[in-house]
Amino acid sequence: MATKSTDYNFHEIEPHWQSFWEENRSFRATNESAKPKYYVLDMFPYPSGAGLHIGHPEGYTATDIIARYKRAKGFNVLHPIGWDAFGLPAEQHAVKTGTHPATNTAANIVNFKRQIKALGFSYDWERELATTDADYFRWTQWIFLQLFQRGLAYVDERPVWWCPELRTVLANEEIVDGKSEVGGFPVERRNLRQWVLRITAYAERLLADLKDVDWPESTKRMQEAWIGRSEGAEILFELENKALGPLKIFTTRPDTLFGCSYMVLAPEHPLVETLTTPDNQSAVDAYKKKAAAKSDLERTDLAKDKSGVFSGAFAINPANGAHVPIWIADYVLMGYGTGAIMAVPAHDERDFEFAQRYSLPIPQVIASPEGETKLPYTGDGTLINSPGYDGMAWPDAKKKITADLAARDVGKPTVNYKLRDWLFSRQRYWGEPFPIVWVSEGDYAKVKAAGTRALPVEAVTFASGGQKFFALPLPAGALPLELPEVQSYLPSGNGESPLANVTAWLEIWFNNETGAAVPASQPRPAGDAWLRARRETNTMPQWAGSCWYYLRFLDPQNPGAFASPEALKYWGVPDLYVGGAEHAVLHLLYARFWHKVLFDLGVVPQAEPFKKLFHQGIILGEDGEKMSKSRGNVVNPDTIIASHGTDTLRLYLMFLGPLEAMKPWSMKQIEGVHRFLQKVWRECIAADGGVNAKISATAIEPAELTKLLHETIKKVGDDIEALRFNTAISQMMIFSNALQKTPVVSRASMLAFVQLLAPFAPHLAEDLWERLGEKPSVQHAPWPKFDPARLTATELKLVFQVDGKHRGDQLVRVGLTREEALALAKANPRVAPHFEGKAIRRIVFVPGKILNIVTQ
RNA sequence: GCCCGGGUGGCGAAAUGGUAGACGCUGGGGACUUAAAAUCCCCUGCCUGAAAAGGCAUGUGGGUUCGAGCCCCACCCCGGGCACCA
Repeated sequence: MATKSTDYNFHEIEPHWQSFWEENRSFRATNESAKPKYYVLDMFPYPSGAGLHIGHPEGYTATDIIARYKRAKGFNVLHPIGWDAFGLPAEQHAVKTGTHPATNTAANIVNFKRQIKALGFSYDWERELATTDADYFRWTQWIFLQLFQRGLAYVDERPVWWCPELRTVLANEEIVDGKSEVGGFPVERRNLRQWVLRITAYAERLLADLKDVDWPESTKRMQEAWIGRSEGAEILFELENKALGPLKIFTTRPDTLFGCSYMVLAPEHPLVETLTTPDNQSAVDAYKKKAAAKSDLERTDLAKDKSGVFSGAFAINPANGAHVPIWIADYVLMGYGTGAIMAVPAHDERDFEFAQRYSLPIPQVIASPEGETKLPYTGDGTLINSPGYDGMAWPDAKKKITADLAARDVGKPTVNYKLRDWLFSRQRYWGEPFPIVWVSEGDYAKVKAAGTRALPVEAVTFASGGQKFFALPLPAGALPLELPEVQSYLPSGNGESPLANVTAWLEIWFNNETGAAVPASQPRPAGDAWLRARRETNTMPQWAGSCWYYLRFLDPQNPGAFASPEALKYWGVPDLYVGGAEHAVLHLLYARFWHKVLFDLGVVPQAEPFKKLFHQGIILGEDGEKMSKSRGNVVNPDTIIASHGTDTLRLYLMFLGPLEAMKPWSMKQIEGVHRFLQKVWRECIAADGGVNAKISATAIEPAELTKLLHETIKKVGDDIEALRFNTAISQMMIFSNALQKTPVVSRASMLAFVQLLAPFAPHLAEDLWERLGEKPSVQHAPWPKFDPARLTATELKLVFQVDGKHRGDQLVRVGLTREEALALAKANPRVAPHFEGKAIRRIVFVPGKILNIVTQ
């Protein structure tokens, strides 16, 4: 039943239809359907305490329009939503208040859900999930175990960013300008035991497969740059002290080998200690100490001011036997390549700067084609001063020299990536626990010998207190491994998570066959399967849950698998994925990595998770600045829904400008959009609440109106497909303006128009649809078709130009010839004077468009 | 420094190489009304002009073309990303 109001009462209409959809389960997607499928996905939100931001409904409205449009086009549409619910804010709140983060998270979800429901999105709520649900994260843990068993997860003691204020470790990407991204607190280096995922093993494929996805170019470029592939060679330099073994360096320019005048080791390079001569020991030690104390910010800031220290040692250039000094400098990073370089100051800006500062020789080995060369020279050229290679173009020399070194066994072609392995653990409470226990070498050997467990080829171990521990996975049947209750959510402060304080959970007798556990304080249960074990205390980062949620939506209640093979086959991956550009690298790269691992396991049928990706733009405050509490320019969706209704909000968000553009909010403009909806209401509904008298089933409406309707059907459909919602709305406004001027309109035309509006303003459309005499719901009606024959006009406007300038125009019949057009131009009093008496040099005639008379 | 976007009226913006400014907002004038709101109609890039009309206009300067907001070159400004990765 439609509402009874006589005017456009969105306060009544919107909740009414929202309940209707809920009661009728209108947007449920079934996994059994003969229809073609369409999967449209939003980046699921983190349910923060602050509630929905206006940026959420922007992207969500866009996907909702697509979802509703595709349903009308006959697709079985999957449009789900869930909650990326693990996260630092809930944990910090727990630390402050002592309440369990789950309590706070649940309350935030309730609020988010209320807000999202008020927006009228056509989500299939029966597929709702949260990454914090045990039924969900058991599969996050399961996927982790697959990575573990394939040797893609390992443990490493490594320097990580520790934030004393947050009492936690942060990933590189969580640090901005040397401070924590959350809160802006200072960070420092600490060595801690970490889980690391071997994403670098997939670097090549993550790079290569970018060509197969329909993503914004800028995002692809960002991922390319992040992966940072470069081709070069590893070259071995003999040291003067041959006992120390060769020094291995990486270079992308082996062709400049003859220009090497010194070597540089990163301060953390293992050879620094052994090759430094006694005379230089104290200077080197001092330098190492200074470099270690520098934060990333300082290292970057000091980039223009290179520093280093001479080690006293010399290396021998394998090309010409030259003895070159070895320096220690922090402009060389231990984390990339081999942590050592050959310096070629004549052809590398950084080496040049360093050589100048320390008065090192700068021999030139590449000549520019112009002859005269200003150093450093990094452009194209040919080799000089390189006996045996002089005159060769540098790319050829690069290949030749690399091959020659390889033949002598002192070098080989190598590819390096900037991409580092993914630091995957956090010393926090509120995250997925690792399904791993640590056991002794002896127990591990027994388990391995039994051959009943899937273990990595190379055992994952770590050493502590003179003892070596071995990582043993929980059996899949023991998942999920849930978080224990804790006394305090405060991190232990020594770098371990609060879980380290829960002794009964931590120190256990572990049943290797079932995964069962008994506190170690109790007697060891009977049976060979019971081992003494200590649980892993790290938890997973927030990225883990968002790496694969798009797959769980396919089959969210499945108790036996993360999704059934049938569901994976039917739904596949999202056809469209919409979310913010801030996830261009991390989330989207991590998810691609996991997906490829699942693909290699044979459990998902395609190599890429997100075929088509789109980023919605940021909405600025009315003052044109970024929305923020401190500026007081934040727009709350609840407020707008109360004052104008969600149909107006949705329409306005889409009318603002191109979806991908950054654009300012405007309260004035929203009035215009609201007026449009009121106008549509008035064109359908009379003042008494009945159907507008100008609408009738038998009405013969003006032909231009019918033509405009067909144009509108075409444009709105095309624009929705291309995510150009702003111009689709413009076109509907043009049609409504025409409606208002027409004395009569056929019921069929009005219904078609209501259908076009339905994806944008679904509540209003449902009400009008029923009031016009149709059965709900409008979404079940097939999308209107346009008749191409109706689009062709009999008359067109022909523009006359003289020398490219617009001088007049005239309605002409279709199919006018060049001669007829010229005759019209000559007869046109506005046009003719501009070329009369001049020699016509050329006539350009584009039928139906333009006649250009060129006289010069 | 490098890599991406983007610069169009008073404002948000439209424009397969073919009438620049659709649509919306704002502003002005008018109709309806006792009045107001709402609604409807007309005007609204800049300059000259009473008007008709003409000239100038898409960040700047060049170029290609019968014709450029759109293509090419150089530069300026704004936004985003990366930043000693050898």
